Amino acid sequence: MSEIKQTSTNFSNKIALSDECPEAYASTIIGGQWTLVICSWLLSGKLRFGELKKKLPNITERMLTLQLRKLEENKIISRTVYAEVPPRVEYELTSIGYALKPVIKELEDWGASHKKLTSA
Amino acid sequence: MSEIKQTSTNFSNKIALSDECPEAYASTIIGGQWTLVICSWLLSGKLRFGELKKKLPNITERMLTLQLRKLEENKIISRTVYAEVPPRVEYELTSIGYALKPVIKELEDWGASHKKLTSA
DNA sequence: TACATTGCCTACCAATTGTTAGGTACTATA
DNA sequence: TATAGTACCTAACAATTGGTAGGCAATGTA
Repeated sequence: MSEIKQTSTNFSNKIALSDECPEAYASTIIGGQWTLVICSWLLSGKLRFGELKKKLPNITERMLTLQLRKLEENKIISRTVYAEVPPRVEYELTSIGYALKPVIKELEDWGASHKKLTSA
Repeated sequence: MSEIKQTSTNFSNKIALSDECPEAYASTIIGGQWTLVICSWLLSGKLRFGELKKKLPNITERMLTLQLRKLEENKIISRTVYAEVPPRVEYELTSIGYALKPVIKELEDWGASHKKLTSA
């Protein structure tokens, strides 16, 4: 997760795809390794940085920060900083973030049945 | 898309996540750049390699091959080879592949509304 | 004064994903 | 004989994504 080199072929391919296919567009936004898991935790209410960290197995602080930043950029979560010491920061889904709920649900259902199928 | 080094931390993180969260599991399977687009074309019926290629903007043959192989491995599509010259190969969704339909639909809807929101 | 707490940030490196540019096999047609 | 068509494959490389290990600031407590 660094920057995207806006001159690469990779980049223009993604743009072209996203232009034509909303589902490809969506997957560039929520396709990160941790993105959906973070969102699914946030579906049940706002959480602090440290709380999220505890809920996510093995995530490093760097990754969590990066993912949260990306989600914030994409208006999926909002970030509230309380000017206290030690600092407190709360993350919460925006309305378009909450709109992910059916997506996550379908994905969960499908994932579960696929898993059952292939482990049998 | 090469192999996955099964000793990496990346790898074990993905496993751990997939174990607990069906949605993370699902996204490792259908999270490729082209995966969903391919599936959404196949939702309307079987297609040949060359036909798929025409429908996907800018995809290289190598990428298409890799993605199709991955989908086949995951039992999402089936592959039928006709022993003709020149060769003919048809790809078709399996039943778990067709089960992706609602997922794709939700993703499309969400993608479309997110796009509208952010371009406004 | 030393240390803990919280939510980050930085530099660097490892792994994964995607692209470029070439090739193959086999047959049929020009 | 030269060329075209189909569905691939390979080596080498470029870009992106994820991980490791450290650091910082301000304040409260020991």
